[in-house]
Amino acid sequence: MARRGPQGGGAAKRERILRAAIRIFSQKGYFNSRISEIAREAGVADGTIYLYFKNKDDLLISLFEEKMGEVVADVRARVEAGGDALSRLKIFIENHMSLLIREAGLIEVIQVELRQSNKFMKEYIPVRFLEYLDVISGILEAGKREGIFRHDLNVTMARRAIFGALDEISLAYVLSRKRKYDPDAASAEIFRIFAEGLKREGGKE
Amino acid sequence: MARRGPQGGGAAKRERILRAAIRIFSQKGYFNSRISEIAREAGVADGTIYLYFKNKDDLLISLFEEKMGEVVADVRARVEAGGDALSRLKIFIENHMSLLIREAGLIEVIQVELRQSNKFMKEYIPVRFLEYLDVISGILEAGKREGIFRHDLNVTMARRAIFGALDEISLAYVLSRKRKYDPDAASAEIFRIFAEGLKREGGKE
Amino acid sequence: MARRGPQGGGAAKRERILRAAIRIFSQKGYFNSRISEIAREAGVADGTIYLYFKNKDDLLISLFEEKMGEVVADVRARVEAGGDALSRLKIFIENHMSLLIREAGLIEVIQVELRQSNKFMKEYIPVRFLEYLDVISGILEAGKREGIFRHDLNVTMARRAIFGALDEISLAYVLSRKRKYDPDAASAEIFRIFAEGLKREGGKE
Amino acid sequence: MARRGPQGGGAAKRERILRAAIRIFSQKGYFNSRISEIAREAGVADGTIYLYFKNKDDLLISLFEEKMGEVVADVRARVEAGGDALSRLKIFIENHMSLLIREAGLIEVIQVELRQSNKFMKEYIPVRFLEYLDVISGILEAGKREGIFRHDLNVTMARRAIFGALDEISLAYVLSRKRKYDPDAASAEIFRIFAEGLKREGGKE
DNA sequence: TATGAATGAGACTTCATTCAT
DNA sequence: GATGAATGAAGTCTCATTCAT
Repeated sequence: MARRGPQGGGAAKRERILRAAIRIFSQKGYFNSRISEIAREAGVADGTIYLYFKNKDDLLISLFEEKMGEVVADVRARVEAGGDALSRLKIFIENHMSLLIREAGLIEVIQVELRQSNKFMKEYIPVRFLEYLDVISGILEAGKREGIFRHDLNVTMARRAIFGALDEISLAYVLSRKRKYDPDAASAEIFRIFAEGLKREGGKE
Repeated sequence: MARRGPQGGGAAKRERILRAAIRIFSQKGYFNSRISEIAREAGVADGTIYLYFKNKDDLLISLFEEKMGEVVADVRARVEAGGDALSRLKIFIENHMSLLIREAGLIEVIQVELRQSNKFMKEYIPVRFLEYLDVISGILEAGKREGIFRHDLNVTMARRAIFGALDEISLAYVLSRKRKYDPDAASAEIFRIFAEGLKREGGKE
Repeated sequence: MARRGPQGGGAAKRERILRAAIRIFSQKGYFNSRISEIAREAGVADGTIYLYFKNKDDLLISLFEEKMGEVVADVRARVEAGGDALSRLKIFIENHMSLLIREAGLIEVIQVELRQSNKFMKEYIPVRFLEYLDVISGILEAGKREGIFRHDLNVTMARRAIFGALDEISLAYVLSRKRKYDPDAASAEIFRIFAEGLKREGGKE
Repeated sequence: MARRGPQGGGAAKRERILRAAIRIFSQKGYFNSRISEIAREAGVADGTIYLYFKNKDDLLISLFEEKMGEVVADVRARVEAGGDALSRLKIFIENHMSLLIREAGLIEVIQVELRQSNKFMKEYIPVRFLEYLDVISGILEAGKREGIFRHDLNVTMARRAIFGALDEISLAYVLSRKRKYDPDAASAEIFRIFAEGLKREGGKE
């Protein structure tokens, strides 16, 4: 990943800026966030941000790409450690919900801002996000081969449905200031719905 | 619904402005849309918008409330015409996907901007949107009573899952410029997944 | 000349802004002038300038084109009222020097900023300025036809030489805060040099 | 000439910076040139420039003074090698035009930026430039004493006229990207105009 | 001496909103 | 009611200059 800006000690500063951006963007949204706020949060001068990022858009996109890249690498490793497709699906779902706690700010930014970006940054293709969806596809395809999931399952639709369900519940969780939902209960319910919903009638199980 | 602004002939102008706002917001997003563009699109002067709406935020919220109100009233009527919970769920899902064609702009605005608003307009509670979700809850509760859906189904989670799945697929549809997805196929797949996923084991069916 | 911005009463405001820009640019130079200063000088808000001009560059270029256009039209009329080429040359020279008094600010801006623009605003061609030079060419060509000036006179060079001489003396005049040069004496000397320098040996006279 | 900054090995570095500044200033103009560009062009760090020059202004002024000083010394030597005033004038004119080829960048900077500086660097008096003009004055005074030029010639005006003519033609040459003018033809024409224009009627020659 | 990352003041420009007509 | 010219607060970004290394 080509990184702009000063090297060496600068990497830590760049990371501080990204973390600050996540914090501020997640609190106020991209358009309501000020570069000066991010700079203050990161403990640098306004101009310093422009040593590491081309402009405000680039800050958001770098954040997507780099942080989402880490999330994708992480979930891939976890999923691969799983057994059959069902257990992998469980791992994926549980991991997604646990991200809400581990990386709350990042998830909030992605949830809210990625939609904007999808539509309004013409040239931007959210590669990492598509990779995340691909992890679901992989599980579903495997499940079909394993005879666990229906053979006529439309993987494209199903992976969107699964992601959408997770995403919406995450959003509700994030918006409920008091965090009244229990992420574990949510995982369990979602897993159960999709396990049943995708399963081959009278399948192996 | 308390309507600000002039009555009578004004109502048509107000409607023109709302329609223009949907068009512009759906194309460029709320923050990238200019009041002057909406005015031009509506064929009124910039200042005229302020006779009907308090400010730019109010325009967006009015749009949510009023148009979403119509959508909710419409889907309620359709669902009530259905039979058991399963057929009602089918109607709801098909109606949602067909909205993509009937009210593309409105759906795009709601999908993209409602998330922003949820988080960043502190005092705004998206009443109509919650009513829309309640239509799903109603179906699910009825399904439980009818013995079609599991008794231990977590309705709160399930309704979010269903809405999330529909919403994500809608988004993918809307983003794919060529509209390559077939909304009917999407409805069918989503219905099938949830019908199975919610069903009572060895249930009535 | 296509004029941006509000019409009607706006024309006067546009003119006020142009006059203010001449005043400020001539005092401090284009790059050292602030839009806010010009706005204050013109008695308008900063943003108002952008109703009439696309940006700061456009303000400078509009100033060149429109004011220089007036100057060119004026000198053409005066020159045409003259008799033979020599008397026309005299009129041109005297008019140029008298502009220093009538339109001091404008001349200063043109003298100092036109050079910058020539070199650094890639796409800008100073049409009016070239027309001004063409007035000299016209006189020189006529003088050759009339047998007053040498037949082998290089008009392109000569018109540059005449303009350059006038321009340099104008600059010296403008820079000498006390205006110690006498514009009339300057006109006379310049005229004499060029009248002799261009004349046909043993010519009509 | 008091030279700030390190001596010895530093002198070469200082010279590199000045040459780089000429290149960049002549291409983009003073205000559009960045210290960082000059540093890159000179192969030094941004901060290094401040070891040799007080600030950006000082870099421009040093450039004027030092390089123009060399030009003045050079033209003085050449002119002194000439014979009577007319031949000296010819030498001066030819030398000026040939500078366009030998020192293109420097001449461009002086032509474009000196005007700015004249007006906007309050405290700066362009000593070397005045010395350059004095070379012309010297020739003209001598010519008057020698009986070649008119006794009533206004030397102050004439030297400005000569310089202005040369300067304007130089500018046209520099701006015509294709260098379509022939500097030798230009010298010849300018010399002829002024030789005739300054000459004593029925003078010696 | 030399470096170049960091600073932060300040410029241009945008645009929601107002209000005289 | 309707208009749209005018306002001016505020944001992004630039870049000359500094200073710790």
